[in-house]
Amino acid sequence: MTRKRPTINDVAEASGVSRGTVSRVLNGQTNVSLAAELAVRRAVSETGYVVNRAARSLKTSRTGSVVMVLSEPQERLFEDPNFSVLMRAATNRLAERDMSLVLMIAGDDGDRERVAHYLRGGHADGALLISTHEGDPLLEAVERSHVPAVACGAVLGHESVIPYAAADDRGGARQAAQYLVDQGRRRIGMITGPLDTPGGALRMEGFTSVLGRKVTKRKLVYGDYTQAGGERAMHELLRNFPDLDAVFVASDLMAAGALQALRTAGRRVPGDVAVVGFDDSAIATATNPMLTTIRQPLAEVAEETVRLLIALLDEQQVESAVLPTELIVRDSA
Amino acid sequence: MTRKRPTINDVAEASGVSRGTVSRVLNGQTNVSLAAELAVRRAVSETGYVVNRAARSLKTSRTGSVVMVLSEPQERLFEDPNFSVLMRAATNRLAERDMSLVLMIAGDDGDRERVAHYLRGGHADGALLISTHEGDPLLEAVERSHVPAVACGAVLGHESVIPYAAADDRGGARQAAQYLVDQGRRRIGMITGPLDTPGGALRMEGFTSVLGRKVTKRKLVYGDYTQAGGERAMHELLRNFPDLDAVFVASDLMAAGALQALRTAGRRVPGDVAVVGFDDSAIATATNPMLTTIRQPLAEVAEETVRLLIALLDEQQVESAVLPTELIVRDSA
DNA sequence: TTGAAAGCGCTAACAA
DNA sequence: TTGTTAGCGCTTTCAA
Repeated sequence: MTRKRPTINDVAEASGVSRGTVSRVLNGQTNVSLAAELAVRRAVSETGYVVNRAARSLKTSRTGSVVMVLSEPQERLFEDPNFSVLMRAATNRLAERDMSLVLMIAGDDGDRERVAHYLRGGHADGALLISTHEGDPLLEAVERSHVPAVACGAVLGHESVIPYAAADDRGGARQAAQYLVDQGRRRIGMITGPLDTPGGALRMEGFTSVLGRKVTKRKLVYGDYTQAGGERAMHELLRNFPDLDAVFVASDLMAAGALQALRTAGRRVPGDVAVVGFDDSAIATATNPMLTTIRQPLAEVAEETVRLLIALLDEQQVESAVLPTELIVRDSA
Repeated sequence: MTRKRPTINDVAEASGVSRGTVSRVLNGQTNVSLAAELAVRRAVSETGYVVNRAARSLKTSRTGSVVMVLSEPQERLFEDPNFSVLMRAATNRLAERDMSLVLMIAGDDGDRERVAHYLRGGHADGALLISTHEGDPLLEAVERSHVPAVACGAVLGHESVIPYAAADDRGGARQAAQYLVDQGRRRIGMITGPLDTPGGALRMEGFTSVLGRKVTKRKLVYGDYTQAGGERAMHELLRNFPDLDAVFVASDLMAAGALQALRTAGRRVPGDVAVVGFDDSAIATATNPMLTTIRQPLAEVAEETVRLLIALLDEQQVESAVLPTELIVRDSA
């Protein structure tokens, strides 16, 4: 009882015009008489016709899809809800163009080989890179494939070759640092992210640019975007500087760990030590005290990233975009 | 300098056999001489040939892709990291079959129409439904499309028509309730999820099945899987039963809210009130005290879901799977 | 403005 | 075991 799917021929027959004309209507060409257009549209809805993408793709050598490549499973995006915001924005934007989003994970070498193969095979019209690191072998594969690519978040060292949209990591970190200073805090430390990520490098830059020479190296402790890492880093910071009165942590998840370390160490927050996080993720309101943090406009970043990619596909000029962050004051600082 | 992608013809030429033979090798058919196979493989890697999926798809009328449909943005999966676990498992499994995962969101009517259109157009070989609700109009579209579908998490009311893999919500809730009873708690309430979700309905069932008639209706308060909702629900529960000594909350995020309400109300946790959550998400360790909770084997559920779908595509018999949960004891109970 | 027709790259049926 | 060939459904050029 599974009737065959109607093809463009069925529509042509039902509307009394040729396949060519049907195709023109379907693709929004203008050189079609109103009568023909109407007839075709009616036939389309009568027959329930839906274009066969494979056939179209074979002919046009465009696939109508974009691949989203997720690098680095340990990266922050995988640990919090930001990620789904991002995907939602991407699918929405693409859907407007009747394009679809294919998802690939590039966690290990095998994964990356698959992605490279996929791109080389021309299975996608464009690539959306998520949390791709400096030196990631994936980048080479992307470039060799000649598939237009944009990144969500800067790709360190490739900023000029891969357009990107990102939150203003540096500016956000500056906001955080300045806020702590304005609150009268004087002995401020920082728990950074991995320095080969933009969130790691740029947030550290922003922080040090505000505090200047007061930031000794030992006031910067490296975290890995995990909660346990944040906890360890906080303990280290307290060992280095027992009289610390504030800390800026490069992610909310790490900040949750830091909060635990501070509690263990008997410090009150924000009384003894003020804590500012980064992200404004769901975790920020689950901690006690709730985190004062820097909100990234993640949905906007994602939308902008997709906009860039679409512009690139349309062969327009594109320019990377950096979107402003916002200080969200809660209870921890 | 963008040389045209090599086709099967180029490979045939380079290896000195016919297109047909190349195709047979590529598709793993057995009736090919070893010599021919070797020649073809060499030619493939020499030319850098990658199959054109559109052409293959046009011929075979299979697309080599599966669509993952995400319903209900407010659903728990969107609020925590579970979701990425799920996607990772799905892409991995599919990659083994050289299939790809397309993502669609079905949040509003427009979205659903797009999904329906996509399915009707035969753009995917199968569908993976995530957090689809009872009565979701999407279900009808899926059925009408005749595209094989499986669900991650039971689809209430459609359990017999849409195969699924899920965590044992009922059993997990039982574990939680039994644990609280074993700890000597006697006045136990529950904050449920929305009752049209399996996590809402089944966790409530499991809970009440342990506590029996001691559960009056007013000891069950409905939450909406948000933190704010959990907080509100906890306040209500405390109003109804000021001497409550334990609460089971259907998600960690809501439990975080409940913890806040308890703090506001001056109750100590677990001293005055024990709290058990559900999920074992990242939030569970960010709260203070850290949550005792029920862990869902999310990765396994996802893998199993994909396994079901693949079996379905291979026209095998499939049976829904329910995977065991685990009690994770931390500090809140 | 429209129709006719070629051909995108592949698989599979058939013939050898 | 292999080669030949038809044709999947579409877009687009060319001619009318």
